Amino acid sequence: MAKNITDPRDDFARWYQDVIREAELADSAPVRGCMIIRPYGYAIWENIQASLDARFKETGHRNAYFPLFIPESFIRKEAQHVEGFAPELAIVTHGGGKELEEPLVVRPTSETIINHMFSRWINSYRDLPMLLNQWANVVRWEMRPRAFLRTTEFLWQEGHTAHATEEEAREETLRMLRIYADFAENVAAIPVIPGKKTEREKFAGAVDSYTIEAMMGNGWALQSGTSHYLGTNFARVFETTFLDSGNEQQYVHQTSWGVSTRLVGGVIMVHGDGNGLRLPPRLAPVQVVIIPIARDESSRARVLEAASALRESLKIRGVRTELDDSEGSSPGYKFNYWEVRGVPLRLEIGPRDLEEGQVTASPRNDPGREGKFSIPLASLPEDVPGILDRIQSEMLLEARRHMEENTHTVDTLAEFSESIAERPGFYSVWWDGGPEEEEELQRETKATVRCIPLDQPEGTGRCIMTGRKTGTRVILARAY
RNA sequence: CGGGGCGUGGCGCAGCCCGGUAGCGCACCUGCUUUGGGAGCAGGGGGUCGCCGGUUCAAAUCCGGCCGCCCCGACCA
Repeated sequence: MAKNITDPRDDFARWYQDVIREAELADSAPVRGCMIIRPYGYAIWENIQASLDARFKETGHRNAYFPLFIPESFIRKEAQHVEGFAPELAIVTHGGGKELEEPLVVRPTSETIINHMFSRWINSYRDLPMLLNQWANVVRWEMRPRAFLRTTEFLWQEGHTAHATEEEAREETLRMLRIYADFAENVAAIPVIPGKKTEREKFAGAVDSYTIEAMMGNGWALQSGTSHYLGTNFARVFETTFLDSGNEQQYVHQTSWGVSTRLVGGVIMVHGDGNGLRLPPRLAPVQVVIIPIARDESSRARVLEAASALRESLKIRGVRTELDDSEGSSPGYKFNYWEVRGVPLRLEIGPRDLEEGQVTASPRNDPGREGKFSIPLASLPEDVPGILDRIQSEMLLEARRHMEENTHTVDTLAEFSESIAERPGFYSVWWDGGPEEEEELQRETKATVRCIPLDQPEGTGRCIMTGRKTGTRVILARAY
């Protein structure tokens, strides 16, 4: 076990904080609930952004930016929306040394102000669909913050679209959910369960909310992305209408969807181990680190020369490579330093390797001496991308195995209650309950309905709460 | 907001019970020797002990109040 990092099996929450500190991902801020994202942590977020942004653009969305401040009256317009967000709003009452005539809400999300603008921009069916996204910060006052997972201010992207028909908007909602799922699995190497939220768990103001739920290392669930079909709820209160081809005024059908810096927390908790962070190559700010090892001055020069030549040949191939030629710390120290930071592949190059015409490779997902192997210098630049791909898919497989091994099927509340206490994980159960049953379930077991998976099995059974016959299965779990 | 814990160099802690003017490990700086899994030795810098008040010749230590942070619960991406 690495120095300064708690064994995750002993205390997962403490381990999580240790990793964030030791890998220099974030630091606490002077204001409670806020956090400083440090350069290394921010670089991970930038890779998430780049990858998602490309997917948004490919599907026809454009980026825009809407203001941080929203007139308080906007938030009040949609009844469910106010009710959902009222307790967590930050409100500005003074500006320029004077009390404001109307208080300004620091955006918790932007549906209202975006609808305000949509109603001006959308006139005809020819203006639709309107497909926008913004990368922004939002504020939701938090009772109990956790780094990355739940902070008062956080960074996210929020997509907002308007469509002529319900069918089109519903397609968009699911299209974006699939994009999130694809990103989670293929870039972040996090397997997810896409599904629909229950009435109790859905976004305030939405008709239907969808989610991708991921399982963390301790068996808890993390809502890792959401996509909402908003119907005409906001269009009605903001008069977002268009003239259809039959010259009739219609309300637009809308969607909104988002992922946040919470994903960084998910990456930590899905992949991290007792030695610190582990990053999937496609998200890693540094994919390969080269550690030169020199015994004396003469070998030092040769080793450094070979190491920097290696770095250049990898960089040319688009591999994000760092050469740690800092002096004053031993190779062993550097091994650990970069391991804690989760760099997927380390290449060690020393006099012995040079004589053999090779380097020693150590993949982060198979740490220690046992996982090391040699790569001939001659073929190394061509080999590395393949090795990174292999690490990427191994990490996804490992995470998927963890999720599957900790997903259980139970048929009764008693069985569930007993089982989740001992083995936290996902539990698939028959369900026909409403909000009251969900509350009761949470009171008794601390678990919540994470989602109604899109992928439903055949057959029917009896709801674990009501005993009624149903064809619907849901996933229950403890959640962050 | 309820329950529990903690505030002492940058980080982690000891000292507090039994008052006497602050110490350890890591990190940091300098020099030499080192370098294949967190190097060694020598020297060095850095803290008005969370804040305010009280008791006392004397407070990190005792007393009162306040503030903050962390963990566990209710709200949430």
